[in-house]
Amino acid sequence: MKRSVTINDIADHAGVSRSTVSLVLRGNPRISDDTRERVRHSIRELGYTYNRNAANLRSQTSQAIGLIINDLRNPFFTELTASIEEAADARGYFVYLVQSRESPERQNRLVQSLVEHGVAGMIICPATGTDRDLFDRLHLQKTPVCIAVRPWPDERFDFSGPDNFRAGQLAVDALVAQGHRRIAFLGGERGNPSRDDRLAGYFSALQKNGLRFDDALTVASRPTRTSGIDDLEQVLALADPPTAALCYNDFVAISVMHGLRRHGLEPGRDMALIGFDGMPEAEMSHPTLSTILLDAESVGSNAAALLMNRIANPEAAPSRWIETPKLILRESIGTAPDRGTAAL
Amino acid sequence: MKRSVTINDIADHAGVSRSTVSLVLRGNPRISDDTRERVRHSIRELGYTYNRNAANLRSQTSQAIGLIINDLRNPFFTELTASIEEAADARGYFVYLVQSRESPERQNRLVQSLVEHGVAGMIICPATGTDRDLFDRLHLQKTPVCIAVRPWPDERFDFSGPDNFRAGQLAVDALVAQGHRRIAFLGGERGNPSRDDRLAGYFSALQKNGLRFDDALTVASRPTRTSGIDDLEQVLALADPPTAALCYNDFVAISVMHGLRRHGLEPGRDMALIGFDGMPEAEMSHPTLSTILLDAESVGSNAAALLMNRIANPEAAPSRWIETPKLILRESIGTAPDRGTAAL
DNA sequence: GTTAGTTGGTAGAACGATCTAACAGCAGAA
DNA sequence: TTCTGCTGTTAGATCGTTCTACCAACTAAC
Repeated sequence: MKRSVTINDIADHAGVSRSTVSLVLRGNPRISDDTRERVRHSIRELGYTYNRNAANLRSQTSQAIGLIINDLRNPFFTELTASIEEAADARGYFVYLVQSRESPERQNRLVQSLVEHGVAGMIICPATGTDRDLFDRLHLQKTPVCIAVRPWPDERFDFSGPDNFRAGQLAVDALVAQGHRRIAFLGGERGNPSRDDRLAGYFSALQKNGLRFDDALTVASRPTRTSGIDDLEQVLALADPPTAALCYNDFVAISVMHGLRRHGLEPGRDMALIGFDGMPEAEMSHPTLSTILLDAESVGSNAAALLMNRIANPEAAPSRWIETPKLILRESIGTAPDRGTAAL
Repeated sequence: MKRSVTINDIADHAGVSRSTVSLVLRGNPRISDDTRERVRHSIRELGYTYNRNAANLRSQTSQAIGLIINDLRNPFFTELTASIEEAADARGYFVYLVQSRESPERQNRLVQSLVEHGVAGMIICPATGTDRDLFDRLHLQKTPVCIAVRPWPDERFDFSGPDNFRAGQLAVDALVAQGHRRIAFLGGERGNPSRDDRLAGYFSALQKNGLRFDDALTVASRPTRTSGIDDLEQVLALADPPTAALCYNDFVAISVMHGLRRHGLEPGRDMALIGFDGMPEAEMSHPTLSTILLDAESVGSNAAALLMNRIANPEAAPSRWIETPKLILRESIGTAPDRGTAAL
């Protein structure tokens, strides 16, 4: 931070006014080639570095946006973050990356701090349990905000996220098409709106296919790298265990695969599995994992685009980008289950 | 950015001077409880938000650090970034996250821009092909810098990273202990200093174990999610293919597993595999992947700690944190190869 | 009754840029 | 000759804070 040479020093050295130097720095065409060169020369001579914060203070602008995610280690958020960084960079913005770690209190603190730092806007993936007040405040102070990934019932903001309801339906339909009739939904944290929507899609598709909903077949848990194993135990212990499962995300699914092997069961053959997210590792598992692709890259770049529009045009009506999920069939979908076939 | 109510408005409203408000905001004890309360009340009343940039301009401070990595999608960098964010947050700092995408030119631009934004310091994972000039400039302008992950021959800066040489040795020793005598080194980009060090460790351990080095057994390639397959093809085509392989990282290793299956070979049984990084997915692959754990979390938190020390104490002698790699044996290490056993 | 020290607060410059309004100097038109 | 308009440049205020130096009022000591 030791800053010594300023625009004033350049002005003195080049024998022009402070204003002129400023105009040169910003490439204003009104400055003659002659002066421009003299100023440029002084800049190199003195080793000047531009102080963007001072400029931003005066001009009330900012090249920074905030990104609040829950957990960078979740590959969906990794992909999201990477694509937002790329989109922001392409438009000359920097990204402040912060993790709320599913704590609404931390999230409040972070949002406040980002506002104090004068970000041009922010992209927020609301933590489970976020209070509405936060968004009331943001709306009040007219901070440009794009809500991402997690559906949030607030029509005042832009939104970019996957269609989780449709995703849930797609997954069930795929398993029903394989002849499955007892289908579990494993993993995900209760109260997580993404899970709720996938679950709602699951219910809806069960109904549409004339299947009975069995409460014992949906198991929730805190998402960790191994939680799927515990979730699986619960449904395997049932008198009439499921022949297939939707897993809250690909992590859970891969963890469930390991759980199955512990019981001497082969994923895909003894239980059909399908995950959500479409993370790259799904293609590398054994058996390869069927999944519902929720294109994080597209969600991210669209969130960035929405935010940029909002910054440029604060009064425009809020808009929504809903990413259509895509079914990716791989080995874990298996073939028709024995019982399923017998029952037909 | 629409900022209206400032410290002046608070001062007027509370009937005190601007200076007093500033002192209250910073919790200075010289202000009487009475005035403090009056000021606090006005702050709430008017809905004031602190402008940290203005404060930073005056006080020549900053709560932001820059983090330059190559590619966030690489799980090692994901983990590194997450842990740096956490360490920075714990100390009241924000992180500007940027990706150089292995382009030295982009990296130069980004560093320059971060300096202009007045970051307190930065953590840099040098892109392959970085020019020394960049660091000369940084050193000249006394920007606090910690180099991370990629070894970089510059004693003027702090460094935090794994011991890649030792890691290479460890991997070879583990395979030799299983009786392997033809060991390949697959993947990684030529010119990447991390790879070079692992390779040097590989050479050194081969020699130590009395094994002949065969140039045909080291294959380099641009790291993608599937490059391991191509690398594998090259060594399988040899008259005398290897019975085991070090893979540049866990990605490459998992990709090699898939390549083996395409040839009807079983990873672990027909070819022993060991990766580098210790990414969580390694535990979830089938067979589970042996790997050399290079603790990204530790590398990250130590990089953050070194940078913070540097910021607090710019004149201290540079220091280095070298993370000791750890061998993690899993199924992919297999058992002694047939030929290996026969040869004994 | 002067002096010295403490307590609580303030005025005005400063940080390093941009913005507004104006100003020479000159060309061309009336 | 005077006026108008353009070109290139500038002085001074300003953005929202902090910093330095100083001050008034009061207490305690000599």
